[in-house]
Amino acid sequence: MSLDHSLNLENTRAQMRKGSLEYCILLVISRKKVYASDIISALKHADMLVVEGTLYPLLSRLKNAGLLDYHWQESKSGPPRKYYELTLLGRGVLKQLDSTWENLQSSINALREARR
Amino acid sequence: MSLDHSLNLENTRAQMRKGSLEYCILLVISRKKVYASDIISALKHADMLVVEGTLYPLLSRLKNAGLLDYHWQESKSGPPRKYYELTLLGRGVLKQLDSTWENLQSSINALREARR
DNA sequence: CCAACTACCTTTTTATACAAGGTACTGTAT
DNA sequence: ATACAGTACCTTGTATAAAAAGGTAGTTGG
Repeated sequence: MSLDHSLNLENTRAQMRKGSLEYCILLVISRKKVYASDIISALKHADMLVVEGTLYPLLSRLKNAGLLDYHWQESKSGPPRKYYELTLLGRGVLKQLDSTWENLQSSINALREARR
Repeated sequence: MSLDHSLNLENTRAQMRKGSLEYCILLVISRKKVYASDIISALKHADMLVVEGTLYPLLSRLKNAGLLDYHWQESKSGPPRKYYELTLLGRGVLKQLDSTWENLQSSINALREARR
């Protein structure tokens, strides 16, 4: 209501987080076998909100790309869960994303320091 | 053609860069008055590719949001250029994006370190 | 005066995050 | 046994935004 501007700060912040979402998800899965809710909790804890409607299609894409694998596992309370883990390919890709992230950090921090 | 996978590494890397694009553009403009080609060069130099079709609409959005202002300036060789600079509001937003970036770095680096 | 260059901008396509809605299995209380 | 509450999975529709491609116009040099 107050803004007819087509851009707002919260949106820009969200964009920054979204960019690294895939990387973060791979990071979470690399730590241990997890199912969807685990991932959502872990990312919420790291201030990287994700919702189901975002996560499920993304997990499917990563699975189809061969970065992830899953197996069903019974739960003590509720329906069975899909536990995901990284494939060998997934670990390789993650390693490459690590350096992408490091490069991005360097680039941006260089731009930041170039200010008076 | 060669990939039936709906995901590829270069795409993911591009996504990571895209997320912070707006921030980087504001950083570049904060250093000194620049026109579109200056921004493209600066970002290319920092490994953050942008093309015209991305940049012009983004500059318009930032202008409409009141973060930027511009003035026309003659060129020695070619048509006149639009030189952009940050408004007071723009500087304020940039300051907030600085802390967004710092938080993002912390969050992701925490996830990274939590690996064995 | 015409071609090459530079600069600005728009239109179309494609990708993707999110909201919302839907299915199904489990355990608990009536 | 039946119904409902809770959890988990997934899909569909919408909006945003980057990128590709195409378009307009001013300037310089031949």
